[in-house]
Amino acid sequence: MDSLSAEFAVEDYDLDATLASGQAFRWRRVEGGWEGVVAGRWVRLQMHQGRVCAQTAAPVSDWRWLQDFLQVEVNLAEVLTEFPSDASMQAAVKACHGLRILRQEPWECLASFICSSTKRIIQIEQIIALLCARFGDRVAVPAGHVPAHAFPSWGQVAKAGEAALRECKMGFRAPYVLGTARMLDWGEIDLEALRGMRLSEAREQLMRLPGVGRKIADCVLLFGYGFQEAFPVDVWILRALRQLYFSRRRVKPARLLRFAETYFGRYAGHAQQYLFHYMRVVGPAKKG
DNA sequence: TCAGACCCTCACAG
DNA sequence: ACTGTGAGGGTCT
Repeated sequence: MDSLSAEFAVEDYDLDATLASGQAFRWRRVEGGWEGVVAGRWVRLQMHQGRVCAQTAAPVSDWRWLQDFLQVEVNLAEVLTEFPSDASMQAAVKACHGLRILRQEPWECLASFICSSTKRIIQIEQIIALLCARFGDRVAVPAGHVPAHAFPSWGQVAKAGEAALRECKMGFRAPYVLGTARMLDWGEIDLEALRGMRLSEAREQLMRLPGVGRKIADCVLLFGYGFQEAFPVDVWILRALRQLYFSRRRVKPARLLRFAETYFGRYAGHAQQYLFHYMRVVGPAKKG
């Protein structure tokens, strides 16, 4: 039956922390809830008595697109038992209880993270908002609501010029986003094909795209494809690993990367998100 | 493996 | 109120 609302029972789900954690960039806090666009649909989310309550602007018959995005069927408790049991990890879990990994559309995730390099979250959000407003299709919103836009397809982005992308405040990332969109448009890389690949193979494919190095590839693999063991290493994680596991000794990034690959287990990506968020909550010790 | 460049914006000094 | 400076969930050469 078509409807404009749905509810999902969840456990250990901190919607606020998850939507604000810097893995997705299109969510705005509005009147105690969140508004965003998922899979071309405007949606408002709000927690209520242990359930995620969703409202849309157009009738929905099948809510899988949102269940997938929110990953409501993931049993977090089970994930947490696979984390290493050291004190730092436990502290991070305790400090960020209910933090989740979302499952975004690969292309949106890819383009967003190409825009993320040496940017703060708030700036990334601004870039994405401009990109969507300029190149994305309008989507249905509740009567009287401000307009909303879908994330533009790679075809739409490929047709844009570099100058137009720079007007979205992308700076030196503009040619990367454009180049990536064009490669996808020409079929040089098939994003769907990555789903069946091993992590290392999928990563290799993504890193062929301009502006996509190891870190951004791992973000896309984790947040867009659900490779749970992908462990994006950025400056925050570098600091966290040094501070929490190497007593702030001088350790080269390559060594920390190798440590992370083996230490955090098959849900390493979740562990990474907890460490990342933990560092942001408690505040990092200076430098490293 | 190692810098430096890259675009642009904000925070924070002075 | 201004201008100067540094760094921000990296990548490329």
